[in-house]
Amino acid sequence: MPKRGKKEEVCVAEPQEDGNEPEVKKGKKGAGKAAKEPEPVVLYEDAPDNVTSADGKKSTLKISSWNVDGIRAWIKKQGLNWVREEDPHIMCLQEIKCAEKLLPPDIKDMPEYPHKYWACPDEKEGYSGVAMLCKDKPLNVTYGIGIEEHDKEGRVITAEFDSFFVIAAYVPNSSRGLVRLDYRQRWDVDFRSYLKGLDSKKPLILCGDLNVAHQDIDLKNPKTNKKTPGFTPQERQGFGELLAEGYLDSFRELYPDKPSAYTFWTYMMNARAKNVGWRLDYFVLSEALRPGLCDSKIRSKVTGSDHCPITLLMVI
Amino acid sequence: MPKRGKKEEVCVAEPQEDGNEPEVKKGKKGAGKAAKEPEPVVLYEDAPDNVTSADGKKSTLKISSWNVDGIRAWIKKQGLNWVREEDPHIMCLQEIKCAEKLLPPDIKDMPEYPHKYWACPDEKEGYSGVAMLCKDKPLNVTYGIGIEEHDKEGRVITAEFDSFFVIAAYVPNSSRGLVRLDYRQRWDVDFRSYLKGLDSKKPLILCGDLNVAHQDIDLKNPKTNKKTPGFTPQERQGFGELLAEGYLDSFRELYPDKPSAYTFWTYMMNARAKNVGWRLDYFVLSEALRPGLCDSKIRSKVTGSDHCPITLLMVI
DNA sequence: CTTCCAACG
DNA sequence: CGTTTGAAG
Repeated sequence: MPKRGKKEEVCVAEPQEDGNEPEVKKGKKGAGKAAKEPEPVVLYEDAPDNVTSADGKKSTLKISSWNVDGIRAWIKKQGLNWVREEDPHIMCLQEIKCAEKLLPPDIKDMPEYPHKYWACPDEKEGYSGVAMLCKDKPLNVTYGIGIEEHDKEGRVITAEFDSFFVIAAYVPNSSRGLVRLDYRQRWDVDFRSYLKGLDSKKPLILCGDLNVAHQDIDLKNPKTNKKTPGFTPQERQGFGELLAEGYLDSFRELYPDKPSAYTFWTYMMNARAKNVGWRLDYFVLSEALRPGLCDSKIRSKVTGSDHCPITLLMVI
Repeated sequence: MPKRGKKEEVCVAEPQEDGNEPEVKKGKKGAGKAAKEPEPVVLYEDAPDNVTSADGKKSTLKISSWNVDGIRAWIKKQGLNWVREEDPHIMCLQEIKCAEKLLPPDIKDMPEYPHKYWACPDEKEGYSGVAMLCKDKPLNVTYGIGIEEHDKEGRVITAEFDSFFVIAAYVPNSSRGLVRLDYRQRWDVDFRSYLKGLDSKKPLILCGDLNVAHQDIDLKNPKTNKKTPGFTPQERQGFGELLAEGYLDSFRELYPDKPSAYTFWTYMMNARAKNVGWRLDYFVLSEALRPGLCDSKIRSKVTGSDHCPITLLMVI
């Protein structure tokens, strides 16, 4: 029996100061909670971008990724200004929550990115959805992973370039009470198999919200979140199995012991101010691309969503 | 056959510049509409309150009524400040759209009105709901009209005082496509019968959003709204039958020919700025109270809702 | 157009 | 907490 709980609700996370989502709204904030507020806040402070690879070549490719949590609200919060400043060659967006026909002209017209691709759910309006903005035209662009069950929720765009693939992905959340963990595990298997197919042709760069914190170091409160969507053993193992097939987590590759490096903070409980966060957004590279890796950055101070953007610098 | 329409949809109003609600959102605003915008805007300009009755007695009772269209949003828009300035003895609120337990403390605590009464729907959260705030304690307060079918939507509060009743009412809207006109007609019959019962004991003051514009003069565009909820022949006749039972429309009693006097303007199409409105809010009095009537005011410049408040001054 | 809801995260 | 619908007005 667990030592902390009295009510034994399997697979439902407790609504504590874990940085996870509570399953129900509580009436009074902070009522009945131990008053141990004044922990020192450790923010992830960022060093300058490294723009050369290990063998001294200058970066030639910049990719950014951001879970925008509603592209229309995000545009109102000046998200596009950040994109223009960051100026990546390829910009991947997740959770746009917007049918293509309802996209604001601000982004439809954006001349800096003449090649734009949108994947939205067939049904559920205002749910999920990913986008890829490219300065250069890909050789080919595909949507989904070729499996009926997974391809109706607007989660994957694959762009093929001369020497590599870029996959923008928004991996399904296991949901409150882990009601969708089962589905998520099917997804993980099928998505790995999809990536293996691509990787057999050319090396790939997978970027996006993979909805998993891999190790204890990848979230603030590993101990209390083992049953929370995004940190279950099943999801963590799924990510481990992906890496084992010949990929690397570019951020952790470069910063193996860096703590407090997160890309997501729940809007609740003032989590971001306290850096009670999770690292859910990744650039995962085929091992063949390791020599070209310059830097993998978390732009943790950039606001506009409950996720922050991340940026990859490569020689390619 | 009608001369204006091509598509013949019975009981669905056209989404024109009528001040009514269109049944669907249009994509482009103003697209495909005749460009005759620059009509002179006639705003209802208000004279000072008359504080004496016809026989020269000074007003002793002030009642206000306001459809607040969501009491929480209305409080944020400083609706309570207006209440404090107007300072009526009795304040009636309609469409509070809030369960009693979710009411902001601002209004729960309000010391100017020690006696507060709330009627909210049994089911549908955030729908309908009325309130009455009183400086003086009523002899008795009841909720609903004693008929099962009507009393689950939080539409009526009746307060009994020494020499009169005050009824705060929010009459059911007939809804888009008039799908609830049938129900509305049952309501009208039952509500009249309820009022007759009260009136047989003491004279009454009925106040609130009665969801009907009685005559052509009571809305900007009578000709195009004959099938719009609030101006159907059925609803107009229902109001006529009420008055015929021995009551008077206090505003029209005092200002029989005053045009452009409205209490509601749809948020759409900039209707309020153009005074494209409807008079839907009333003080209806038992004829016995006619000698005490001092004034019946429309506070048309007061914002905070798509309705404005109205105020009655009486000698009683 | 604006309020409130539920669903989702 | 915050974004999206959808219903309602």
